[in-house]
Amino acid sequence: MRIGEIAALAGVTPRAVRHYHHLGLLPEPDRLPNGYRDYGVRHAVALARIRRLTELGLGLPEVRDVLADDEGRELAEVLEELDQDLARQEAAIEERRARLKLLLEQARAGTLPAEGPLSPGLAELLSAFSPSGSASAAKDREHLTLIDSMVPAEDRDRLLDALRPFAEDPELTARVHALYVRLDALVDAKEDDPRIGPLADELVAVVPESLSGLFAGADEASREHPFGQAMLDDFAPAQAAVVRKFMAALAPKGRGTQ
Amino acid sequence: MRIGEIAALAGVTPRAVRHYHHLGLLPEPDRLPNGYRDYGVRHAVALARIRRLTELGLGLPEVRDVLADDEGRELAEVLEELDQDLARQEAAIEERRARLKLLLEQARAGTLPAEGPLSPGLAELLSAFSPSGSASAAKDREHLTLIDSMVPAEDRDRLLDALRPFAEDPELTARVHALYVRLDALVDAKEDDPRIGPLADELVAVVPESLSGLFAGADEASREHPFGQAMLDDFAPAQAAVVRKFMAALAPKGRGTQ
DNA sequence: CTTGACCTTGCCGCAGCGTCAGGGTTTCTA
DNA sequence: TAGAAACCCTGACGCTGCGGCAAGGTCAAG
Repeated sequence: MRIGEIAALAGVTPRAVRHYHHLGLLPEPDRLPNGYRDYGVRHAVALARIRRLTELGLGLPEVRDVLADDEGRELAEVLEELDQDLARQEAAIEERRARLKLLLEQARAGTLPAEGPLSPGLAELLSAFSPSGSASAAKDREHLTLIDSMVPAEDRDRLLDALRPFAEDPELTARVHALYVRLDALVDAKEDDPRIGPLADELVAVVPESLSGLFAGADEASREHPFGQAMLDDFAPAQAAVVRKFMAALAPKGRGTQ
Repeated sequence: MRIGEIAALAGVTPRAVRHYHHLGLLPEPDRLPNGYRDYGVRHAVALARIRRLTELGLGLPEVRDVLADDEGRELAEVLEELDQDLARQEAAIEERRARLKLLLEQARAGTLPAEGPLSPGLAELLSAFSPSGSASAAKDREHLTLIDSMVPAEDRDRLLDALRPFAEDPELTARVHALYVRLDALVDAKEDDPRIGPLADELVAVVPESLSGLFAGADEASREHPFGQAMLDDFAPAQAAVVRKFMAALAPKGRGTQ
């Protein structure tokens, strides 16, 4: 038989057969006078065996082990291992599909946030909050999406619980919005602008105890953390001053600004 | 932030971040005077978004599409497609695992054939037949394993049904074994050996109608087919002569040997 | 004699980075 | 204050399981 014939017989491509030769999985047959490979039954048997193994999902190196390591024990071992591996993959796919399902529901409901796939809790919260028109509010949205995908799930849930009133209580929402507008106004202000102090105070006042607790824990880490710096750099100087005061007030032992 | 910091923040490696730059998924930030990349919040936001998408299983080119193609519609579309794809993968894994389960049971029962994973039916049949000590019988085993993994499932089942009596009926088994021994004896015989004719006749006699029917269909194809030649080449000349006579007798319109 | 269907070797491409190699910078520690 | 550890930079190869192409040689049929 020539390579195309044996390949068709085994249901693979000639290219695959040559590949198996290259890897040493399948012995090279003798050549015909014209240089063509000339396969016999034993090659067909070997090739069929390789194909059966690869169809199970074994990698070619593992196939080689099974073929080499003289039969019996090794195979069962490899199969067991493979099954574990497939089980893991299946679980991973299941998980992704579960999350996809949620997202597809959001998409059909039209509540899929433009920021991409977020946790369902945050997606809901943001969709309630949404287009406030304030640049500062937009930044906070971004910060929330970051936190959403970065902190461990339980911290995130506590944060979301703490924020929910801001979306559900119209009066509170209005107050926060007004504060955002005042923060926006500081975009071109200097760092000694007299509006900074009062605004920070009012921000602190509007934040509930629960949030204060949350920040307290994360804070000393986050102020040192480079991300804290980057976040401040993201604001105009006067705005950053407000945020610094705000965070300092929420931290339990308010050490200085830097 | 430097690259290691933003990478840790997003839960990826610096290498992955550079890779995203390379692919144009993530804009290159400004550089510090020392040449280090200097990331801000917007990069962190973008990176987190990329990571959320890749975690769902999207490929990087698709991530790029979603990021580029201005939001909303495209994402849902890609997610739908991805879900289909994952469903397919899951089904494939399920199937493999089902087959693995059978094999692992065989392995635990000690009936796992040395030839590797075969169809359960053939595995059972071979385990009943097994070590006959005849070289010709061993070849037939090989041919069976080949057929097992090559023909469509229904043909295979018919063949197995037809062969089952040979394993289950001890008297029949003994007769076949005797014939194999006589075939073995021809290994060094010439092509005009007088034992050839009678042996072929007795082989034909022992084969039940059902098998004859099977061969009839597959035969004219298989004699022309290169595999038929290879199979004959696998036998010694006198043995091949027996097989040729045998097959010719089973074929409906027994056209000559070649 | 040509066409078309085979065969030969050899090398690039794919996804998503990991992992050197071969540098420079910054920072902590002794 | 020096040395080591821990970062950063660019560039290039490696992995899986082949597919696809290049640049030929071979063989049967029209």
